[in-house]
Amino acid sequence: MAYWLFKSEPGCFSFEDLHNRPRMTEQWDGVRNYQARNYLRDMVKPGDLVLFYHSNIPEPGVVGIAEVVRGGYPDHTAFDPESEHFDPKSSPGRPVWYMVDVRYVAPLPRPVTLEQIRGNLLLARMPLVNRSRLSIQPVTPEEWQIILAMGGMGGGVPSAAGGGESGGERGAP
DNA sequence: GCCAACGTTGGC
DNA sequence: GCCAACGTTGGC
Repeated sequence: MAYWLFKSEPGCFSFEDLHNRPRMTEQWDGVRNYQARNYLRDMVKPGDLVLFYHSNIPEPGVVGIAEVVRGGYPDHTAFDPESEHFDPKSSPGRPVWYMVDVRYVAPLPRPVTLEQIRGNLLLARMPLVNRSRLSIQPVTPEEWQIILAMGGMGGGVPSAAGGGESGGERGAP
Protein backbone atom coordinates (compact mmCIF):
# COMPACT_ATOMS: atom_id res chain seq x y z
CA MET A 1 0.00 0.00 0.00
CA ALA A 2 1.41 3.34 -1.03
CA TYR A 3 0.68 6.99 -0.40
CA TRP A 4 0.30 9.75 -2.98
CA LEU A 5 -0.42 13.42 -3.35
CA PHE A 6 -2.75 14.44 -6.19
CA LYS A 7 -3.06 18.07 -7.14
CA SER A 8 -6.15 19.72 -8.51
CA GLU A 9 -7.24 23.25 -9.11
CA PRO A 10 -10.45 23.59 -7.12
CA GLY A 11 -11.85 25.86 -9.80
CA CYS A 12 -11.60 22.87 -12.10
CA PHE A 13 -12.27 19.99 -9.73
CA SER A 14 -12.29 20.33 -5.94
CA PHE A 15 -12.37 17.93 -3.02
CA GLU A 16 -15.95 19.05 -2.41
CA ASP A 17 -16.79 18.14 -6.00
CA LEU A 18 -15.52 14.64 -5.25
CA HIS A 19 -17.68 14.53 -2.13
CA ASN A 20 -20.69 15.60 -4.13
CA ARG A 21 -20.33 12.85 -6.71
CA PRO A 22 -23.22 10.40 -6.40
CA ARG A 23 -20.90 7.51 -5.61
CA MET A 24 -18.11 9.79 -4.39
CA THR A 25 -15.78 8.43 -7.05
CA GLU A 26 -14.00 10.23 -9.83
CA GLN A 27 -11.99 9.26 -12.86
CA TRP A 28 -8.68 11.06 -12.50
CA ASP A 29 -8.06 11.86 -16.14
CA GLY A 30 -6.29 14.54 -18.13
CA VAL A 31 -2.80 14.08 -16.66
CA ARG A 32 -0.38 14.96 -19.47
CA ASN A 33 3.03 14.73 -17.90
CA TYR A 34 5.25 11.70 -18.44
CA GLN A 35 6.56 11.35 -14.91
CA ALA A 36 3.06 11.61 -13.49
CA ARG A 37 1.88 9.22 -16.21
CA ASN A 38 4.44 6.64 -15.12
CA TYR A 39 3.18 6.78 -11.57
CA LEU A 40 -0.44 6.43 -12.69
CA ARG A 41 0.31 3.60 -15.09
CA ASP A 42 2.73 1.57 -13.00
CA MET A 43 2.57 2.44 -9.33
CA VAL A 44 -0.83 3.75 -8.24
CA LYS A 45 -2.87 0.77 -7.03
CA PRO A 46 -6.31 0.18 -5.53
CA GLY A 47 -6.20 0.70 -1.79
CA ASP A 48 -3.50 3.36 -1.99
CA LEU A 49 -4.34 6.53 -0.10
CA VAL A 50 -4.16 10.01 -1.55
CA LEU A 51 -3.61 13.48 -0.14
CA PHE A 52 -5.96 15.74 -2.09
CA TYR A 53 -4.15 19.02 -2.72
CA HIS A 54 -5.71 22.27 -3.91
CA SER A 55 -3.40 24.31 -6.14
CA ASN A 56 -3.57 27.69 -7.81
CA ILE A 57 -5.54 29.37 -5.07
CA PRO A 58 -4.55 32.02 -2.50
CA GLU A 59 -3.82 29.41 0.17
CA PRO A 60 -2.84 26.14 -1.52
CA GLY A 61 -2.67 23.01 0.61
CA VAL A 62 -3.85 19.51 1.44
CA VAL A 63 -7.57 19.47 2.18
CA GLY A 64 -8.56 15.83 2.41
CA ILE A 65 -8.02 12.14 1.92
CA ALA A 66 -9.07 9.98 -1.00
CA GLU A 67 -8.54 6.33 -1.86
CA VAL A 68 -7.57 4.73 -5.14
CA VAL A 69 -10.30 2.33 -6.24
CA ARG A 70 -8.95 1.48 -9.70
CA GLY A 71 -5.32 1.41 -10.81
CA GLY A 72 -3.89 2.73 -14.07
CA TYR A 73 -5.87 2.24 -17.26
CA PRO A 74 -5.81 4.12 -20.58
CA ASP A 75 -7.11 7.68 -20.42
CA HIS A 76 -9.90 7.68 -22.97
CA THR A 77 -10.15 11.47 -23.03
CA ALA A 78 -6.92 11.44 -25.05
CA PHE A 79 -8.75 9.56 -27.83
CA ASP A 80 -11.60 12.05 -28.13
CA PRO A 81 -11.00 14.92 -30.55
CA GLU A 82 -13.75 16.84 -28.79
CA SER A 83 -11.98 16.63 -25.44
CA GLU A 84 -9.74 19.41 -24.25
CA HIS A 85 -7.33 16.64 -23.27
CA PHE A 86 -7.25 15.12 -26.75
CA ASP A 87 -3.81 13.93 -27.86
CA PRO A 88 -3.40 12.43 -31.34
CA LYS A 89 -0.25 10.61 -30.19
CA SER A 90 -2.45 8.35 -28.04
CA SER A 91 -4.76 5.69 -29.44
CA PRO A 92 -6.68 2.75 -27.95
CA GLY A 93 -4.14 0.38 -29.53
CA ARG A 94 -1.18 2.35 -28.21
CA PRO A 95 -2.32 4.45 -25.30
CA VAL A 96 0.12 7.13 -24.12
CA TRP A 97 -1.81 8.56 -21.17
CA TYR A 98 -3.31 6.80 -18.18
CA MET A 99 -5.86 7.53 -15.50
CA VAL A 100 -7.02 6.05 -12.19
CA ASP A 101 -10.26 6.19 -10.20
CA VAL A 102 -10.40 7.65 -6.71
CA ARG A 103 -12.98 7.71 -3.95
CA TYR A 104 -13.71 10.36 -1.36
CA VAL A 105 -12.68 9.27 2.14
CA ALA A 106 -12.57 12.21 4.56
CA PRO A 107 -11.64 15.87 4.84
CA LEU A 108 -8.77 16.95 7.07
CA PRO A 109 -10.22 18.62 10.17
CA ARG A 110 -7.76 21.44 9.47
CA PRO A 111 -6.30 21.82 5.96
CA VAL A 112 -2.50 21.74 5.87
CA THR A 113 -1.25 24.69 3.86
CA LEU A 114 1.76 24.73 1.58
CA GLU A 115 3.20 27.33 3.91
CA GLN A 116 2.99 24.89 6.83
CA ILE A 117 4.52 22.15 4.72
CA ARG A 118 7.40 24.42 3.70
CA GLY A 119 7.86 25.28 7.35
CA ASN A 120 8.39 21.68 8.45
CA LEU A 121 11.93 20.41 7.92
CA LEU A 122 10.70 16.81 7.96
CA LEU A 123 8.70 17.56 4.80
CA ALA A 124 11.50 19.33 2.93
CA ARG A 125 12.05 16.40 0.60
CA MET A 126 8.51 16.32 -0.72
CA PRO A 127 8.41 17.15 -4.44
CA LEU A 128 5.79 19.74 -3.54
CA VAL A 129 8.48 21.84 -1.90
CA ASN A 130 10.93 22.12 -4.78
CA ARG A 131 9.29 20.47 -7.78
CA SER A 132 5.89 21.89 -7.35
CA ARG A 133 4.74 21.31 -10.89
CA LEU A 134 4.52 17.54 -10.62
CA SER A 135 0.81 16.79 -10.29
CA ILE A 136 1.07 13.20 -9.04
CA GLN A 137 3.66 12.73 -6.31
CA PRO A 138 4.68 9.85 -4.06
CA VAL A 139 4.41 10.46 -0.31
CA THR A 140 6.43 8.48 2.23
CA PRO A 141 4.68 6.86 5.20
CA GLU A 142 6.52 9.30 7.47
CA GLU A 143 5.33 12.32 5.47
CA TRP A 144 1.82 10.91 5.43
CA GLN A 145 1.72 10.59 9.22
CA ILE A 146 3.14 14.06 9.74
CA ILE A 147 0.68 15.75 7.42
CA LEU A 148 -2.29 13.92 8.89
CA ALA A 149 -1.15 14.90 12.38
CA MET A 150 -0.76 18.52 11.26
CA GLY A 151 -4.26 18.35 9.85
CA GLY A 152 -5.75 17.18 13.12
CA MET A 153 -6.03 13.55 12.10
CA GLY A 154 -3.24 12.11 14.19
CA GLY A 155 -5.09 8.87 14.79
CA GLY A 156 -5.07 8.00 11.12
CA VAL A 157 -7.72 7.70 8.46
CA PRO A 158 -11.18 6.66 9.66
CA SER A 159 -11.94 3.22 8.31
CA ALA A 160 -15.31 4.13 6.85
CA ALA A 161 -16.06 6.90 4.38
CA GLY A 162 -17.95 9.83 5.77
CA GLY A 163 -15.46 10.46 8.51
CA GLY A 164 -16.78 9.88 11.99
CA GLU A 165 -13.65 11.19 13.65
CA SER A 166 -14.61 10.31 17.20
CA GLY A 167 -13.61 7.26 19.14
CA GLY A 168 -10.36 5.83 17.89
CA GLU A 169 -8.33 9.00 18.08
CA ARG A 170 -4.84 8.18 19.31
CA GLY A 171 -1.76 10.23 19.95
CA ALA A 172 0.41 11.31 17.05
CA PRO A 173 3.63 9.35 16.52
C1' DG B 1 -1.57 39.52 -13.34
C1' DC B 2 3.26 38.63 -13.00
C1' DC B 3 7.02 35.84 -13.16
C1' DA B 4 10.07 31.79 -12.14
C1' DA B 5 10.59 27.02 -12.94
C1' DC B 6 10.40 23.56 -15.82
C1' DG B 7 8.70 20.50 -19.55
C1' DT B 8 8.10 20.11 -24.57
C1' DT B 9 8.96 21.17 -29.34
C1' DG B 10 11.45 21.82 -33.34
C1' DG B 11 15.40 23.57 -36.12
C1' DC B 12 19.87 22.49 -37.03
C1' DG C 1 21.54 15.16 -29.73
C1' DC C 2 21.86 20.00 -28.53
C1' DC C 3 19.77 24.03 -27.42
C1' DA C 4 16.77 28.04 -28.06
C1' DA C 5 12.04 29.17 -28.19
C1' DC C 6 7.87 28.51 -26.44
C1' DG C 7 3.98 26.94 -23.47
C1' DT C 8 2.20 25.60 -18.99
C1' DT C 9 1.98 25.37 -14.11
C1' DG C 10 1.47 27.35 -9.95
C1' DG C 11 3.04 30.42 -6.06
C1' DC C 12 2.69 34.89 -4.82
